[in-house]
Amino acid sequence: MRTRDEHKASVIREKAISMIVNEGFDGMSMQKLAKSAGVSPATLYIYYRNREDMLEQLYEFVQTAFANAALKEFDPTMNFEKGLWVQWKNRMRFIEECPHYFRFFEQFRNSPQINRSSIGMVAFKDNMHQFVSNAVKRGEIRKVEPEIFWSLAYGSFYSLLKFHLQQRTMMNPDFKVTDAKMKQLLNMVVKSLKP
Amino acid sequence: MRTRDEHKASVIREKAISMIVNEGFDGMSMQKLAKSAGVSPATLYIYYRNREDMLEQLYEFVQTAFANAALKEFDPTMNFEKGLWVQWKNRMRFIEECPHYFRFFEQFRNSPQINRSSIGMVAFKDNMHQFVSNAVKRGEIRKVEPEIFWSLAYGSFYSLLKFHLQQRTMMNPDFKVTDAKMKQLLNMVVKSLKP
DNA sequence: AATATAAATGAATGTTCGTTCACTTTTGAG
DNA sequence: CTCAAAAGTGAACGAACATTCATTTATATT
Repeated sequence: MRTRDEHKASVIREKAISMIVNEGFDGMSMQKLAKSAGVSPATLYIYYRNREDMLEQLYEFVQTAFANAALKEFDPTMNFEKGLWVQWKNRMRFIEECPHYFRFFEQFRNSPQINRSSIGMVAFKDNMHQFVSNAVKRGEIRKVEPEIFWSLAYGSFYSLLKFHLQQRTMMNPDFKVTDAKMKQLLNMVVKSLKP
Repeated sequence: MRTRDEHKASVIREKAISMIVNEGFDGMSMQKLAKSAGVSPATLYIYYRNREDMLEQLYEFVQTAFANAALKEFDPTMNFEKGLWVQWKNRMRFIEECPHYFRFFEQFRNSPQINRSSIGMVAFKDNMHQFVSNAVKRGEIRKVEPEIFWSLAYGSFYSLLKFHLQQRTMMNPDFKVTDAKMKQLLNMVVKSLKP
């Protein structure tokens, strides 16, 4: 029997993501996608059950890629400041390298599409839970409710990420959030979480 | 001559927003909208030049409503902690009362549609600039770059807002972010900004 | 009451949508 | 080399799409 062309699969995936990032969910149609990927519309239905299944799989793919990137060289036993820095750096590098993935991710997360998709991330959340409770035990940060912690440690950082991306696409293509600026924010976040 | 039915106009607006919030941009079609608002498709083109113009006007409407709500009883000469609290409280109340507006706002902001729309908010930004520089002058907070300030003072709060909304729609319809929780976050943000 | 004018309409336009199907091509396993 | 089976196709389906237009309806002004 014939084997699936993995190169073709990734071309379809990338074209779909670009199309959604540039034209929105309503701008990505199966026929346009087929044309832009250089395949027959019917071929798309070999890779995906239907349009909705395709969107779900794309999200799952990007989410996994992002989570894996974020946890590179991360270890939940690291001290708090170091561990958060590693993750932030990883995330920033990821959107530096794949801005369209990040935009797709954000677009999807804020759309009703997200309600029709299952959300994984279990392993990731386990990892983070350990990381935080270790830091609390060691007295590096004080114990706060999860939503407060996430808002400070990730909400503020994501805000900086988005500012980064917006600057880069809207006005200043060379714009870059420097390590110094990230460190400054990190210090302030750590200060706010001090026991 | 005949006068425009303002009630009809608002029905159309609300139905359009609900439809987008529940089914996404690709789920809102002019014909479905007309049917759900109880008007002819052609009527929509009296109120809006075309679909894109409609989306832009909806966004402008919601953005203005949100900004006005946020600034109620706010004054840029307030001390920092008080001023930030007033705004946060206002914003939280707004999404309590109009969660669909907030969801529409977020969905729009994260979509490519935003690039085709003009972004106003000039008066608002002026107001905020004064507020922050007053607080710095008075020594209530230290001077930091704008993106750092926004990330901390708004990024973290928005994160809490979104958590709020997500909880409420996904699992626990009675979920409410209490004043105590907001105050806790506020204190931590203020602490991080202390000179 | 008459009239001018904008609001409002329903049916129709041509286009594009997601998806299917009968068919051809390719290729790994025997 | 053979051939079963999956990959891949192009044309076609009805449905839904955004938008238009010739009319009808309502009303503020006179």
